[in-house]
Amino acid sequence: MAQITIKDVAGRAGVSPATVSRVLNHGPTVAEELRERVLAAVRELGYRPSSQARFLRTRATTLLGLIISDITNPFFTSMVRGAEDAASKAGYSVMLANTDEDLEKEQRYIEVAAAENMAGVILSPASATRTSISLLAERGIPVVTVDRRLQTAKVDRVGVNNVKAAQDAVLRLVDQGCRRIGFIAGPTEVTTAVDRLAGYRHGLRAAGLAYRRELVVRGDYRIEGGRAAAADLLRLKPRPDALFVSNNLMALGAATALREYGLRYPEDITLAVFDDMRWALGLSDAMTLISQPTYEMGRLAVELLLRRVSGEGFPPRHVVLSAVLV
Amino acid sequence: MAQITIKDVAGRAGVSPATVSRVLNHGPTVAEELRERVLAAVRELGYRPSSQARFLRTRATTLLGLIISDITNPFFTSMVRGAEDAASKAGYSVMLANTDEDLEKEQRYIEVAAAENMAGVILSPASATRTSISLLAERGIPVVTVDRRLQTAKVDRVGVNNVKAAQDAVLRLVDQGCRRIGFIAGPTEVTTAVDRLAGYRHGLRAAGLAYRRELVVRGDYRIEGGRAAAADLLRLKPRPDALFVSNNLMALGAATALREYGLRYPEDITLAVFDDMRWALGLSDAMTLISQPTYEMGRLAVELLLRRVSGEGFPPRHVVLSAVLV
DNA sequence: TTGAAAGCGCTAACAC
DNA sequence: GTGTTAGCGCTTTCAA
Repeated sequence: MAQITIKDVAGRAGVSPATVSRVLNHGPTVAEELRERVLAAVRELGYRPSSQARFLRTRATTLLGLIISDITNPFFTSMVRGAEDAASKAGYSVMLANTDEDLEKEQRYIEVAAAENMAGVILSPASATRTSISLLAERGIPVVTVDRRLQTAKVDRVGVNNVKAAQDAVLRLVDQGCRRIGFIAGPTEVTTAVDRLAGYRHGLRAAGLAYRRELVVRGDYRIEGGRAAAADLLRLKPRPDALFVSNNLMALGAATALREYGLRYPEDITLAVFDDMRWALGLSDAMTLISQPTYEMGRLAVELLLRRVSGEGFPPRHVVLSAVLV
Repeated sequence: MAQITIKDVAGRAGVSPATVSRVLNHGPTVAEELRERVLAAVRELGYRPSSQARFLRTRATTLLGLIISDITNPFFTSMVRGAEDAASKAGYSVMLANTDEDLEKEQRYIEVAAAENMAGVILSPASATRTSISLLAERGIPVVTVDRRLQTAKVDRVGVNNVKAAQDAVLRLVDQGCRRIGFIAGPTEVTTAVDRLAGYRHGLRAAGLAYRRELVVRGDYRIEGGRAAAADLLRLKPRPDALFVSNNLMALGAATALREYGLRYPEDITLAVFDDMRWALGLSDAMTLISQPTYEMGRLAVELLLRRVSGEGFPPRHVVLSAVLV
């Protein structure tokens, strides 16, 4: 119950606290015999160093913060795995926080990361412009954004080329004969949403199709929003012959809306969707999926972050992976 | 970049560090004028107390650990929200960790929680018998398990009555005319899986039906496992007339298997499923859903935990909520 | 190679 | 009401 300290271990092993510390941290400048006595004492007492006390001296933690906007989203889940694997390989642990796309929550967790002096933070920002990462910068805590960009701060970022991926998907739909392609967009605050909409427009232009305002409805990257947006599109007088949904959760909602309107895909309408959600949407080779390398993104974000953590200085780097059409 | 300390603030405000501390912590024994000078200095310098240094003195953190087995699972997501809301109301923050049903990861995160001296931990254990929570107990860090029980340790728990819920679902299926009810069970290590299987058997007995070994297939609470298990059941000579899937992710897999076998529900086969996954499975009033009060569970788990954190002593408590059939 | 001692940033006792 | 001081557990000079 009472904290077992390095002193207790030292006492038991008959050495000084300094020697215990040496055994536990940097290697072999301790006589083999003492070394073993110390390790035995550690084991017997069940001693675990206090990371707080250690931090106070060394200013080093082995905790990374991963602050993401929606842990429900399988997209992020897979990213978390990539991040965890890379982190634990390097001796770091990852603490997750869920902001629910809520700026206030995001700030709260950034404050926690700052107060805990985390070694670094990976952030998928809820807004491209309003952000609290200066709290981290002040403390010299490096930040890497993942998936989304930040417009107001120069930080490293790992993501995919959303414009190109969206454009390619549109062209594929056009190839399949679609001419009225409805687009379910995401929140204006989020860079991926902006980029994907831009890609949609580029795709139309490249295919010689006109951009029609009424074919674009804005959702919120959540299930319910996708359902509402899809319903809006399906009510249009000449119904769209394709639906391009710009994120996976909204696609689930859109699928529900389709069922409600008695429409099947791909028979009645063609679908294109960001992220690979085959398991939930029910396969269909006839569906265009934009698959993002989520695990890779998590892994690379941690690797980049750890280079900053170890003090490397280089200009803000943008790692852009490519999403592939499936 | 360099850490701003309480000394800097004190210097700027022309007071002692102790006074700064008093202003920032317990109330009003500081003259109004000094108080304002201090707060101004804090603002101007952007001072944030180091939680490590503070802990070293007070032995108190405001961080709760929430170690769950699969953040993919919407079941846990909603629980997380309940936990976060309750925690932040009490001035605590929640750090999430994802174990992927992996005991080694679970232990690693328990070690992190111990090293960070978290105020308390909520755990959804990957195994009922093999657990590392003694690491927390040694440090006096209270633990509440959620959803699942721990067999080897006496700790508080918040969950639902899985036996009863499963039994009720079986009876409902029988009411609907089903006689050959296939059951997709969960991992033997997890108490909810054991309980739900027991409920299935009780239900059969209560309905006067025989328990048939071949109608029970074990899955792993993951999507792929559910798909494989469902496929096994659907291959049986007289096909089951109902499928009872004991968790939500396996239900997604089972739905895929049904599609692969060209079966529709509820026309061709009746479904009963733990957890409310309407959004993914496509509604159907004809489907029996066992809805668990997940948000409540998270909330209550935190409230129970915080009572322990504040030192209350009472015998291990089991809060059992009821799951309802939808 | 090992130990003694100082000090990281903070708060709580104790003086004043 | 405010300042001085000691010390939380640890690592890291500095001496021996």
